[in-house]
Amino acid sequence: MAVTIRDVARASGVHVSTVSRTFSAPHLVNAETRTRVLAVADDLGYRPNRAARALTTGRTHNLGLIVADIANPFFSSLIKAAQAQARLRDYHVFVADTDEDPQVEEELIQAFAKQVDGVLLCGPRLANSTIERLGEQVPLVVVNRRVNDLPTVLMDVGRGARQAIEHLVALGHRRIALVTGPSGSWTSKEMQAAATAGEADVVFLGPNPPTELGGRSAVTDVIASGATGVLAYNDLVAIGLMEGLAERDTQVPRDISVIGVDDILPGRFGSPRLTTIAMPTAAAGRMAVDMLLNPVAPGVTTLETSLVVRESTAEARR
Amino acid sequence: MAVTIRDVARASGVHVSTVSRTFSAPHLVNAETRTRVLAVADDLGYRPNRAARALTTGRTHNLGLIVADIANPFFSSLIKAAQAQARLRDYHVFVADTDEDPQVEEELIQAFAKQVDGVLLCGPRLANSTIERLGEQVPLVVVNRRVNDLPTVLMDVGRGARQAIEHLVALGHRRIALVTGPSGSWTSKEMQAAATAGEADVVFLGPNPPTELGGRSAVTDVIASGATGVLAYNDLVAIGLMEGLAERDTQVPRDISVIGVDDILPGRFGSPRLTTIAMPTAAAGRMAVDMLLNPVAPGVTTLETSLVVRESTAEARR
DNA sequence: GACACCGCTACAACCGATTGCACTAGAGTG
DNA sequence: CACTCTAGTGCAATCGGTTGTAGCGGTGTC
Repeated sequence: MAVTIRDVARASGVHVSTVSRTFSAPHLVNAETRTRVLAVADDLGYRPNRAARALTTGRTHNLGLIVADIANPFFSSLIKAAQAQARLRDYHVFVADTDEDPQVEEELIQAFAKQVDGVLLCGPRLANSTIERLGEQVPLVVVNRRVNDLPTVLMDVGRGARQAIEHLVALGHRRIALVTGPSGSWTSKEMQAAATAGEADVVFLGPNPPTELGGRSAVTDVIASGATGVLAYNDLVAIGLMEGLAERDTQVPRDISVIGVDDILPGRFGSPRLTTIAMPTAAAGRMAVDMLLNPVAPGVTTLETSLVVRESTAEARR
Repeated sequence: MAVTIRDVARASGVHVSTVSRTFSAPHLVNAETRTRVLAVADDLGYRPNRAARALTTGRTHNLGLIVADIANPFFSSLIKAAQAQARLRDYHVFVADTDEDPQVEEELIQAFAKQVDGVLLCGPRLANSTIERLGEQVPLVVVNRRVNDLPTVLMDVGRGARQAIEHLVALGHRRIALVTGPSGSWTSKEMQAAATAGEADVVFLGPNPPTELGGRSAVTDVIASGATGVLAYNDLVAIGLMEGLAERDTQVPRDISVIGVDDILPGRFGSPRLTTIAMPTAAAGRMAVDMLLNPVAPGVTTLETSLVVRESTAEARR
């Protein structure tokens, strides 16, 4: 039914190998023959079967990208940048969503393995050892996670967290709560490490799902903790937290200051506008694609984050 | 480097066809042989190459899903539902983002064509004729667009728009603005048709990009139009609009009532909470996958929408 | 005892492409 | 004129699987 290379060969009176070369190595075929073959191919509506090509060449010209939650704007920004970058190199990106389930994550990597030339793992929830094992089946680049012997792109959230806490301390907050993320998250661990390293009195509340619901469910603990400043795992959690606080008649930033991570709603309304740690997601997406396509020695690239002060933080009340 | 079916055959002392059947038709091979082969396969870490398998069977067990903007929560909800449904049927979904570019959209369908068993087109921006042509290369299911001879899932946004306008009229609004979407959008046309059909005095403002920025840029026209009630192409546009209005000291809903479409921020904060037309995105995603996997006669399935009244609409001031 | 039948396995062709190699004819060289 | 060279093309093996068919030994039937 579909038109194959043989149909084109027959219709243009040449051997299949000549047709093949017309597409993959044009300089090897006579100009006249080439134009004829191209005309026939166009006429028949022929398109090389990429899967079949991949079988012999070993290259699919596809990339896989796996994220925990496609609905999180943090990821969608990264995805868009990665797709754009891949397009420049004539690659296509297939995205898949694990729904925060490590089991699904592993399955997806396996499924991708032979159909793509490499996989971008964004904030994977799998154990390091599992990731390393999978790395032998398909080239992997990891974003926001430290995995031995794999090329890695990190966003320096530790530095951001330090800045955020210093910002709170400078505003006079004496007791600070860190609303942590999922237990498998490198970002969350990094934030905790940064918080521990500082001088401030920081209490950890978690783990929590990295969603608005996660934020809402942490409200009681936050209030009970007596903290006047809160650093949330990400903006979604921060938003859920603020909603929950509002329902308890606790005003932000008057009663409690809140800081998020990711900067997913830069221009967005909502009051108060959220103070947050901006993550270089687009740069990370581009960088990760580049590392996948120009294989380099496994190494770590760290991108800077920055604290964006808006309206959800204010001086502590005495 | 990778372990193939031949390695397994050699190591377990049987022919490759037996190994093949062990995986694809287990009942045809002796129980004893089967367990031995499986043991060896497991030992060697063998996984069938899905691309190679697809070459003979013609089935890849993959689905493609193409959206205009992966960052739009409207789509991400649909994507998640589709992925979940596909997983139940042992299928994987590859997602791609066209960035609202019809050219890219066509390219992606071509790229998917031989690597998936079918493609879900969500709110495509391509011309109908182009879509029909592509439909001959790969099974297609279209969401939120009428295309001849293709299975289709529609969300009845026309009915929703009528309800929205009736709601505004009932609140005493005499002049209503419809902030339209991209010119290629079926949804936008449907809304315009619904608005025209009613009795109300509706002015069309557009086309606009289906984003917050699109909403912001429509603010001047909305104010100039003298409308006191606005129906926006989607929630993002509505949000942009409300931000822009706030900056012009126009209060919602006191001065102007605003209604969005999609219900992308059901639990979200932001004041006032947005009145909107809820779209059954998850149901649409599941339905579309089912139609792709159990090929049916091309037909149209229409899902109901519903108006969710919140705080962004109020009685018109006299 | 010839035959059909059974469960199981091996053989080989095939899916749609790529690619190293051999071959051809014509041009260039001495 | 015999030679090497080269550009262009065909041949056939190959990638990693699937699948129709044939062959195997053994049992049951008439």
